[in-house]
Amino acid sequence: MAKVTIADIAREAQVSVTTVSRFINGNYGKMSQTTRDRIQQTVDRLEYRPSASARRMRQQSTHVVGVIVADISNVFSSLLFNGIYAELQPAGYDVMLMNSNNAIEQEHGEIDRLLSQEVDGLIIQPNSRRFATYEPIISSRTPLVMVDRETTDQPETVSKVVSDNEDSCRRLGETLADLGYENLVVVSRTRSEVSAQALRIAGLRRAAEERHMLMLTIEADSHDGDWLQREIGTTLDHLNGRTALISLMGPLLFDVLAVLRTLGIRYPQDIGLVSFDDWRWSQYVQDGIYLLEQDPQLLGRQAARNLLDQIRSRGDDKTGDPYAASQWITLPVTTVASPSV
Amino acid sequence: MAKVTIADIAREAQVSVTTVSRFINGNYGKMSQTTRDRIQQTVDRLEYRPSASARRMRQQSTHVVGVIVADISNVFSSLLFNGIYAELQPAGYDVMLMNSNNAIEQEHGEIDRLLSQEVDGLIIQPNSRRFATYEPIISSRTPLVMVDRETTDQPETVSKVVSDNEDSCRRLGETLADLGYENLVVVSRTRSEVSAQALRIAGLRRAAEERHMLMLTIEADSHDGDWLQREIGTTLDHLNGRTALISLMGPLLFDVLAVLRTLGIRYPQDIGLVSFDDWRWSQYVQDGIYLLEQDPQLLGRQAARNLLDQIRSRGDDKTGDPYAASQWITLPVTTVASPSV
DNA sequence: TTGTATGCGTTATCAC
DNA sequence: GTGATAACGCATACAA
Repeated sequence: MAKVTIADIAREAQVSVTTVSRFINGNYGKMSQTTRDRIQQTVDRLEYRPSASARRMRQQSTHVVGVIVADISNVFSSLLFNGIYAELQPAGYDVMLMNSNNAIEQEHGEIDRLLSQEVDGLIIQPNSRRFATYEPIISSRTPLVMVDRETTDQPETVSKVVSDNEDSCRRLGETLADLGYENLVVVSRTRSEVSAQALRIAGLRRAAEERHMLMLTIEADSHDGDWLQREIGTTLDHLNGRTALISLMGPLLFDVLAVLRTLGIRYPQDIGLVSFDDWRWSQYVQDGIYLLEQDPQLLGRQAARNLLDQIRSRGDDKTGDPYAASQWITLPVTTVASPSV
Repeated sequence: MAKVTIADIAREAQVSVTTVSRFINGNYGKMSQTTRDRIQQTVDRLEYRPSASARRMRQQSTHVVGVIVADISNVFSSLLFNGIYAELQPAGYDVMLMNSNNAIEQEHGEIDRLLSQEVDGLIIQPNSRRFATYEPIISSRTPLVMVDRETTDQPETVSKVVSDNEDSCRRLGETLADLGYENLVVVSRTRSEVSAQALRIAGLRRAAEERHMLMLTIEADSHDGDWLQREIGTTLDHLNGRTALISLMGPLLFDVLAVLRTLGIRYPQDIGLVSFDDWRWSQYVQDGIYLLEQDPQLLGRQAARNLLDQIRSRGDDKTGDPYAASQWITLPVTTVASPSV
């Protein structure tokens, strides 16, 4: 049994394809109730379903949006997607989700595939530091929102939705100084050449300079737990005065806790402990961990809303400037104070 | 500047569209190196990208797979997707991801949309108890894999990939009996009419009967924390003998821990505590929580592999039986023993 | 209120 | 080796 087409419906319902097409698209304006009912019955009987591919050929819009996240197994990415989906689905857009796995090559291929799909818009958590990497998107005139991470030299005509990484970390540094901390040991893990963590380090560094704290960074990257343990152990051994240990991303906190447990280091007695983004669980670790929390769902929602604005503002004929509605949006980072500092 | 088509390339490169099409599809068999180079240059210069929609019209395959998960903000779903994507992407398939939000109505609409997209296959974490709900998929002859949850009366010709919920819970019950527990208090939370949790309860109930333990269930569903606290408090107050509290899903453990903290109930001193699926974090809660762990990524991988088998086995002409390669697969559940019991 | 005819960008079947 | 042309399923300008 071959695919049921609009022509089959027309024949069975004794009307023209035009009328069926109007019916499918809800243009009941000029259509007798009789015809309408008859078509409805035929559609149900034959289980007709319009071919999305065929409509796309005739229309300028696919009603599909592409999303590329850096690591879908990271809760951050999945909550980000959740927010995006919550906005796009009710608006009638389907989503193709891709996982760049923090790899710039992979991301490049995925952008290509999504552009080939002629998506109506693109939301990307980028892996490349240089905006030039994303130029093909611009020259295809596809609406675009960059989310979570910041590329250098991104034109103002391209949207960006990020957390207030630098400033929140500067304030964190000041708070720690106020509490009497003299050293900051910052643990980061980036698998991509661009990351929000760089801005967090910058913010902390500013605070450290202003308040005369010593600041050291440990880049865990792809090193294993033993490496991290040696690194943290040695660092703490050589520091005088009160030290705060800061984990710059959620999943890294797992590893840091493992190290502290093995080394028998207590918090807040021996050191102060701070982390980014724990996704709710760390409150049950001892008396809770001092946190800086982003709102990934809100990031996603804002990104999606802006994308929809772009898609709509260019007009149905697609002649308008696709980037007219672009915006740069910065969302706050929330502090959850706990006795771990 | 309008969209660049195959015709533009043909004109600029002084060849026919046929030749360009051959080039695009890598049929260099009969093509002079000169032509090949010239086309390549033109493609690069005009930034030509083939239209996926147009190809689909001519081919029987879209190379797009649809995935519907129950709740993408739950780590289970995102790891499931991760596994699925890890198999499909290298195989050249794009993925449309939808979130049914545990709502059967929503799911129904999403299936419809995906079938309209003429996806090559569908992976669903189902919300409906009755398989009949998914009949439209079968009559459209779309390859299908049901994952994580089991519907009643699902025909053997339709694939299913699930965890060994019932048996792992029976064994858990026996272990608890061996350890001297006399009562089981089981806390569940289902937002959908079908859930893996029902099978877990069944497994525990069998063990309770065999080993003469008392078993009570608390269905938290959409109740709030206060309700749960009253319910757990009252239940524990009325029980004599050693009691094990079992949380049947990962996120629920958050709420259970909150209750125990408020009520000042200690584990394993006052009660034994067991949970499903914590996603690594609960080891840092006191000395760790006794766990039953699924492997959502593996579930996803297996589901995707089977889907690919189905897609491939039906042959390119799509005349074969789409469900010839269907399978029922059950994956083991791992026990992580910790001193919380 | 309904119908006819054309084209969207691509691939496949022929021909040359 | 290469090219002309007919589909694929749908939406719409134009007719009636």
